[in-house]
Amino acid sequence: MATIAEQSAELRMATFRLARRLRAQKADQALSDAQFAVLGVLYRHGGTRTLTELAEQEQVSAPSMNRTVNCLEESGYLVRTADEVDRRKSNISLTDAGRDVVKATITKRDAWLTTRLRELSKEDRATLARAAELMGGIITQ
Amino acid sequence: MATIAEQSAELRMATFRLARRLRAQKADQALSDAQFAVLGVLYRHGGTRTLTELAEQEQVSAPSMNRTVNCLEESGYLVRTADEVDRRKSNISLTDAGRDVVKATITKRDAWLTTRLRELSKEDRATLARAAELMGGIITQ
DNA sequence: CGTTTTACTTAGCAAGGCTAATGAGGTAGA
DNA sequence: TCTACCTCATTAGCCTTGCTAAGTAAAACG
Repeated sequence: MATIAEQSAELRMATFRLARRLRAQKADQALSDAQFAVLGVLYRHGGTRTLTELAEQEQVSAPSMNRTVNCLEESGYLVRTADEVDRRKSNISLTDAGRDVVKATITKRDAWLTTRLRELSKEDRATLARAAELMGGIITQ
Repeated sequence: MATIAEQSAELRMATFRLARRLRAQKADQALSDAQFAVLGVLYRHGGTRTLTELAEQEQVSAPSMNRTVNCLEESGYLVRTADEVDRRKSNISLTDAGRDVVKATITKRDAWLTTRLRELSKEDRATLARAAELMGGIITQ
């Protein structure tokens, strides 16, 4: 049984290597990482989000998120609608074009990783899914 | 139960986020990701590298790598020495200060992650350890 | 030799991170 | 009520770090 420090080193190296490998798989697409991440949040969790909520979710400053959202709005993938109750807020939601591009991009983008996961046993995939959750928990500490 | 494509997306995002978080734990706040990556290559593989080799290793253009190396040279973490045989090449190698900053950064990164792992249950740590193995397997495909 | 190739460098553009500052809308206390 | 403060979104402007195009120097080749 490895020590916790050894597990740390292993996990760190595996994370860096997989991240690099995934980055290298990045296909040619019009959407940048940051842009796709925003569309992904809106798509998966549905409904609308405010700018501040999106910025917090992606751990990015409000102005940075504003720029990304501007870009996506110009591309017609999302719309801002002023909040009826609190006029300071603008509710951001996907357009049909936004939903379409997310659907189209997900399969293409993760094609490589999906293929790798399909080659694993159901149990191993479950382990990786649980690990992804745990990694998410670690990050928020 | 999530689809394999959804698991893919989750794992990719978790990997990127954890990698980003780990990278944030660096010894010298003045050192950027790209810069530390170069020092890391020189440290792990020892000896010297040419600019082109570093650019290929980091999958970055030669001019980009040139700028990064310029910056590290100014900071005193590496030195260029003209190749005696082929005068076009400049051999890039770590200084003592460069080795020190890499050692300090590695320790700090693992310290942070080790603390996080210690807070988990034994089972969760085992899941992450197994996941690290699986990730290693995926990378070699 | 002269031409081509290779290695590095310089110049300039784009993307996307940040902070500071602004404006407009909401909230609360004297 | 009205003033002071807070919050949300945005604009302006800076920095880093990708990129390509183009330039220089050295090596290799025919």
